[in-house]
Amino acid sequence: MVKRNDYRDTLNLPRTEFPMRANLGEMEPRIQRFWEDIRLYETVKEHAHGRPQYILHDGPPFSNGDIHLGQALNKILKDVVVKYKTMRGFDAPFVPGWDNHGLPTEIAAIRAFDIDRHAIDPMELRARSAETARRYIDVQRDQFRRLGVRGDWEHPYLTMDREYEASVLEAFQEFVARKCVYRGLKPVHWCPECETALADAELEYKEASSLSVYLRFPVVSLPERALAGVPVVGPVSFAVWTTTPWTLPANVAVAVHPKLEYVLVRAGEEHLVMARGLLEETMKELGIADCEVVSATPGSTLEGGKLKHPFVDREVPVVLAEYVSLEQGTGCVHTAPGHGREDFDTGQKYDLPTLQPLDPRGIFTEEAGKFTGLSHTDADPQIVEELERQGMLMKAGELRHQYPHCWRCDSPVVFRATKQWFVDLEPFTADALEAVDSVTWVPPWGLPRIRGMMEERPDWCISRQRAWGIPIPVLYCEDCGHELLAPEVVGQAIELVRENGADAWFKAAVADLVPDGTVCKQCGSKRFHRGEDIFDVWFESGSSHAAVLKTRRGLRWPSDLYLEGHDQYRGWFQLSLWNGLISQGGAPYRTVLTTGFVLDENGRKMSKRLGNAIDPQEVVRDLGAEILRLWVSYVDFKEDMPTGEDIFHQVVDGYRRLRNTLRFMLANLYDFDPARDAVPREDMGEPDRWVLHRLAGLADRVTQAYESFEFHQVYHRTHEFCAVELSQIYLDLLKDRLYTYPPTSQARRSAQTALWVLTTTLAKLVAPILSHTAEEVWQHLPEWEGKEQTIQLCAWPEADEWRDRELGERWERDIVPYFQDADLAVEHLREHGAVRQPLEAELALYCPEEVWQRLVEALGEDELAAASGVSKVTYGGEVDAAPPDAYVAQGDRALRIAGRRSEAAKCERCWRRQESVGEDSDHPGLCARCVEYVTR
RNA sequence: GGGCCUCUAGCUCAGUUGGCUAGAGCGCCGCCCUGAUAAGGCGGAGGUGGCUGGUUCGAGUCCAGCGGGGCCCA
Repeated sequence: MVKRNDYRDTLNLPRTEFPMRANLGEMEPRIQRFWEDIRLYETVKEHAHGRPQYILHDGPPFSNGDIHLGQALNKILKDVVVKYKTMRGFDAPFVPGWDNHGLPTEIAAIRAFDIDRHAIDPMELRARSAETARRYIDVQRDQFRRLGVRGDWEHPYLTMDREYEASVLEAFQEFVARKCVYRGLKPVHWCPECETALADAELEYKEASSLSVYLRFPVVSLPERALAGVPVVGPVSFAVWTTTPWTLPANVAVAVHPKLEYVLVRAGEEHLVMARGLLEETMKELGIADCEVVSATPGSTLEGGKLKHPFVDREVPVVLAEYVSLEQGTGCVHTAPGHGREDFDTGQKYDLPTLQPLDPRGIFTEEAGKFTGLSHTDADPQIVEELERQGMLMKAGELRHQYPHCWRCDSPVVFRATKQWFVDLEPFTADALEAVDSVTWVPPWGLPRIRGMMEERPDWCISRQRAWGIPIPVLYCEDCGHELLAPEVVGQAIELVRENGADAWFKAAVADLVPDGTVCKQCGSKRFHRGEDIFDVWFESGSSHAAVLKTRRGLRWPSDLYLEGHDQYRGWFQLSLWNGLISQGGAPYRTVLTTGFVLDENGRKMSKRLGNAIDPQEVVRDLGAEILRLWVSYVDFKEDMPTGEDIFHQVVDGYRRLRNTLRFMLANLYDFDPARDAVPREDMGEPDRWVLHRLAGLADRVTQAYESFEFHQVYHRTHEFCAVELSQIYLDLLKDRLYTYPPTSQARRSAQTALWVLTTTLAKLVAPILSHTAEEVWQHLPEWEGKEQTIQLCAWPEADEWRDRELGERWERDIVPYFQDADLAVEHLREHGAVRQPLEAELALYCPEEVWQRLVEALGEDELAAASGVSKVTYGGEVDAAPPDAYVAQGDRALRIAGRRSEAAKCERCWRRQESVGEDSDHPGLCARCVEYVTR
């Protein structure tokens, strides 16, 4: 035993300080401190100075809470892109940003400070909101940094910075100059809880329960050509269906489709009018069996008919509308211009009044008569009762359907006609579509998707009735109330805001907001008051391209890349594009890359309510940022991404394989200095050249994967390479050479040369993703002349020089399959109990002599045994000479392998069984080869 | 209800322009090693390719419909 230990000391066993267990919770912060110490962001920036730029423009998250998994994913992906591009030789700055204004933060502030928002002074609320925003900027900044995201964290862009605010107003000024901004009374989505208008992008559609009510609109008169000459006994009514009875007080018409056929139906004692296509379904719903069609007529003939409102003393006309459909209801559509977009259009066409009996809180005003003072939700059942009392109710049921809810407070929204500021986008649509076509959309289906959205987009409501935001710089005439929207007013506001921030608009004396000589265009008055509305936050974030890219040194407009979740086709991508087009004349990005959504392990959406949301901070704490980073490279982020404990555990396993492979190689480089010891390529052994040839292939595929944003390919290819090419094949056959050969022998140095190339190349290939681990590897590599201070300053690895197609093809054809056969032959022996472990075995190959020759030439007889995992491999002869129980190679390979237990003694040093063991009297336990090495 | 996306072994992914017995890694089971050791090696068991039709000599790969999931919208 003593002797054996002596020989152990003559081996070159792996050594390294690189720990097997990562202990990421400790290692990552240490690496991050190192990056801070060397001022990594600035260092990289200086390094990249003068190179071609690659600008990824960050979409700003709301500064209203901890970051969630989707945001962690998003920033990591951006980090991967930026780091990759940097290594590829670009100057790729990353300026992170935050969206500070708007409801998300205002609500966070109201909650945090327990504010009664009706009692608080708006300026105070603004101050509190700003405070909340600042707090969460700090929180999120720390959280993003903890993920290892490299960026200009000391100088992020904030939408509440004065400069930024001024830029938003400058964009607005362009809009005004292009004359596309107007004020109008229109039904908009309105949140009664938040008491503000909402943009399309601020709605969430969710399953909700509504009433489903069938009611009567009694006929007062119908045009002659409709139902002419039909003898009718008893009352006649239009059958109408609605899910929002509370909108009935605002009803001013019933719409029918001009081209659909309508029927007069006798139903028991009365007669009803409805679309023929919905007759059967409606009768079933109403439970009426006793009915017959009396006559039929096209909808167009009904136009001009007069109906009686079911409970208000009001006569309402029958009108025509193309949007009436046979999907649901009766084909006779209740029309309230104050409560629906289409209804409003119809109202305009027929010059109907826009009744709007709902106040900002969703409470009925006096206009609603007997329902005054009720909230619209409370009114629903009372209106049904009223219908019942009036004998106008036919059926009241329930319906579950998708209904829009406020994105912030989760309440169901209503349509409410109010005076708001709009942008008319129609004049720009053609240009916008052209701009969209010139952008690269990844994945490609993004193009038709955003096109479809932009083609059908209604006017953009940009005003909000809240405190926390940038004011819309408009004035209203004190005398006649007419609005004054003028470039000079905006211009003056820009200077004011640039100097003092957006608060200044609200604080300044009105006189300071009114340019000299301004008079009301309607009444000539010179007295004005300021507008209190603020901008839709999407107008703010949609201006970021100009506010950031055009004002910061080192950036450029347009950007190369926007990278966000695919919900942003509707949001940031689209609104940035309109904004860019109108204010700058083009799209603010060249490529748009979208990600899927994070789902739970069952493929369900994550939500706080379902309790299946994963907190990235928890993942970082329990598993490490590297695991989160590797996860974004484990799944295909362009699709929806399932997540969960199981999946993270698999990522952890994958991480271990990568880490240990790197560690093993590192551990065999402890005495290697590439400048001194590297073996020239032509002197390297075939296995070493083969593995580097394979590495070149890997580098190609990985590079291609980065270029096409297929980061999951980076992980899967690299992982497979580590597991198969390295662990199973190359590193296994290398051990004998690395451990037992003389340290400075060319054979060992050749192996180390390969290991050095492999380690440095692999570390660089994964550096954009596994930034901490790659850095850790880098720091553990021996020093050499010209070694970069950090791996993040390294150039992208070039492995082309190692490509050797002839050798590669020969190995794939002749050599690699043999390894599998050798393994199976040994397994064959083990199954029969001849040996327990491979080194107890020796193999005899039966094959055409040229096959044998190829193996020997590729590997050498010595390494052939090592590569086979056994003590000895010999040539037995032609295939037909093989013993009957020999293993038969797979496929049609002309190879049989006879294995047997070696009779030779085990060399104490190299553990191979060799006949030569015992020949040397000084070292009776060693084989001849080991004797030679030991005594050399 | 509409538009778009998606559905390959328990899990994450590969599968050129339709063509041999559908692959990999992980996980799982069995064995080996103890000189990568809270590692490593070998072997094995796992797939009616969401479902149903169709085009074709032949479809995971093309077409239609249905279903599950997701995003967006009404």
